[in-house]
Amino acid sequence: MTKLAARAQKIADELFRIYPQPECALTHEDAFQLAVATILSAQCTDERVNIVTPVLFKKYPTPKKLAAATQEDVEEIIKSTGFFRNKAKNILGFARAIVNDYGGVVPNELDELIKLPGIGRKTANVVLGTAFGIASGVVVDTHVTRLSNRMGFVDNEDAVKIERELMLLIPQERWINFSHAMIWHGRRVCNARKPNCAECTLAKLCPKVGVE
DNA sequence: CTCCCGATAT
DNA sequence: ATATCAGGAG
Repeated sequence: MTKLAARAQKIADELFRIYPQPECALTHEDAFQLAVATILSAQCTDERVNIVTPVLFKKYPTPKKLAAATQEDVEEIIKSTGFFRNKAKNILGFARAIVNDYGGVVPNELDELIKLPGIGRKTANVVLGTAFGIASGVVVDTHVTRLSNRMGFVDNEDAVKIERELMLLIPQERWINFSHAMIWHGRRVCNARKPNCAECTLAKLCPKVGVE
């Protein structure tokens, strides 16, 4: 095992000690709702998403009903999450594709998910990991990107490269929980503006303690 | 690569 | 005022 892999394992161990059951912060009842919530989460706090989705799913409880909604109405409901025109278009495109091409059921394969409107690799990995328990890859979002660079796992900002390197560094059985734990830590401690290194139990394993 | 975009913390 | 927030499409 390389020195980096050994340190990564220690960091993962500590992450799992701090976050024993790292769960998805986006409230949802099924794979469809999780996919929609994750589309909404782009450049937006999950807190904000969790305010909007209950309203959206109360009015449109099923993929079929959401597929029949108007662009304007969806825009109005989700407006506060930002990028609301693109997100409304993607959500409607996603809902309609699920109804028309997949019999109303969200597929559980990466290749199929990525074809769907608004679903990229990050969202697909979230849905597969959280809704289906399938470790198709490592979720690389803004938090995982930032923490992976700070912790010295990688030295670049490319999500695809980062995912590939993390998949080699972390055992597959830990991929799903590792992603969630990194995201929780990124939200609560190692945030972008003012990382709280003083209260971070990973500090002794982190090469960037106290650096900006 | 650029564009999409409102809410919030600093 | 500005950076940042569970990204994806063109």
